[in-house]
Amino acid sequence: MTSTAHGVRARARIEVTAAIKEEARRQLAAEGATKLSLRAVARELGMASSALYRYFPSRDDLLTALITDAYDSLGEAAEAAHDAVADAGPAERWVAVCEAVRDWALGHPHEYTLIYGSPVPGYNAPRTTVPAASRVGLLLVGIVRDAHRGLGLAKPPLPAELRPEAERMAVELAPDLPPEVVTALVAAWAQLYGLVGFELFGQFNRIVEEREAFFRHAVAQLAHGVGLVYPQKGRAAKGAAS
Amino acid sequence: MTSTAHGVRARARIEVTAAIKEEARRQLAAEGATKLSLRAVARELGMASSALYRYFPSRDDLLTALITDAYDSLGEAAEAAHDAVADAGPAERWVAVCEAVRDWALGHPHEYTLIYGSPVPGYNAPRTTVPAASRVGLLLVGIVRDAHRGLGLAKPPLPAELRPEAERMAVELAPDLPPEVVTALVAAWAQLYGLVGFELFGQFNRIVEEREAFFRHAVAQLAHGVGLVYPQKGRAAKGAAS
DNA sequence: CTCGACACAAGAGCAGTGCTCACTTTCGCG
DNA sequence: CGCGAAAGTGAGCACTGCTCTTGTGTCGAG
Repeated sequence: MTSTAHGVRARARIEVTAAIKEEARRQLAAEGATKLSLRAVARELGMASSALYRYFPSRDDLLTALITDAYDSLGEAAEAAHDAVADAGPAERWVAVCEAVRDWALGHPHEYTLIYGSPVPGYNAPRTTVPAASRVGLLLVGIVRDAHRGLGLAKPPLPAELRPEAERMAVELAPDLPPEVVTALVAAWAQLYGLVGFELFGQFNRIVEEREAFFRHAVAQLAHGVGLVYPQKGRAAKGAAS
Repeated sequence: MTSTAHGVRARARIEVTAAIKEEARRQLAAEGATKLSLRAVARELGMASSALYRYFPSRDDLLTALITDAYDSLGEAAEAAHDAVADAGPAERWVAVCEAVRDWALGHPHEYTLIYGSPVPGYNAPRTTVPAASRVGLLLVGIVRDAHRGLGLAKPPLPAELRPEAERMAVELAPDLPPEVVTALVAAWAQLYGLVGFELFGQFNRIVEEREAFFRHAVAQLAHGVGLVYPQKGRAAKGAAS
């Protein structure tokens, strides 16, 4: 269909599309999602605003593209951080991934806001974004799985009323892990983004000062809650990421 | 100065101000913050859009007023839920407050988004909102304090590197509580909003089905992490708050 | 090599926004 | 009772997303 076989026309198209996304990302990073203006992008690119609609049917479609890219960028950063400590213990890897998420969020506040802040009202993320969005989650599941196969996991408590749901989630997310662990993992996943969001959105402002150390401790506790046993050696001080 | 003593003029002013906020809140609830339009509010109130600026110098100021109100509404809901179980154990009260936060968020999604979602970009919440914003936090601190004075608390772990910061936070937030507990409390506070936000913003969509039970369990674990010992009786099923 | 088709681009225009400003009306208070 | 300030008005500016009509540049088949 519109493969490279069609030649020059198609090449130009994907190049312009990329240029639009690039400029849009620039504006997003500079001013935030609400200030992102098609007309401004077109202006900066030296083209008529109407021409932009040949590439993105609407502003929301452009935003969707940026969202997918942001998820991928975050996922990549997390995976890179994980690979850098791939042979460390599960708890270390867990903390490394969490810190990567935090670092990425602090480095790309508006992109983070776009994907984990309030969804732009009146806008519903299409299913397209799901795979890109799952990368960090999969990473965490992988770490826990390794621990499960290796040193083993502590089983978090699970009330009886929640067991059916826990088993359902386990089947869907990680059939090889105990339902208790999967449940705790999902909760920890959400809680991680609570920690990051509160710091990013200023809720910690006159409250938490030593942000990095606080975060590191909190996510270590999260790991503990999932069943990963956190080694109590005083290792946290050295080798800061960022 | 502009007290009620000044009579009719001032009375009319606060009435119109209230009407504007009311209509604005209506639009906020219906369409979200970005769709809230001064002109639409004025239109609905049958006045010229420019007249609105006699009451709110800018759109942001109107939003700020709504934000403060939202914080107060949330705080009130949480306090009411707490008072309803005031003589229960600390863990029950903790869970009740958390559920109240969740219920309020699900019932007022756009208002919740306004205060705990991404702050409207380019907009910085003025210090005015701080007291209203603290109400839920104070409630949680109070519960933990009661437990501390009563049955006692388990001391959460605290790495040595974080102790100075923990002591600083304790001095500022709750000097009568152990620093370990205060630290865990701040983390739990952020994590609570991670749980609520993920559910509200659809991140749990094809993942968690039994939202209420899952949430209840998660926040109970949070309480545990703070040092509140969660009674293992099977009490969770009956007497739902909502 | 020519010519038609079609992707691409441009510009005007519509309806909407926040906000300002000069102006008129109204009404409470000295 | 009359003055002055507060309240309200409407036009207007610069901006937005988006549509529609009107060109153009270019590719590929005849």
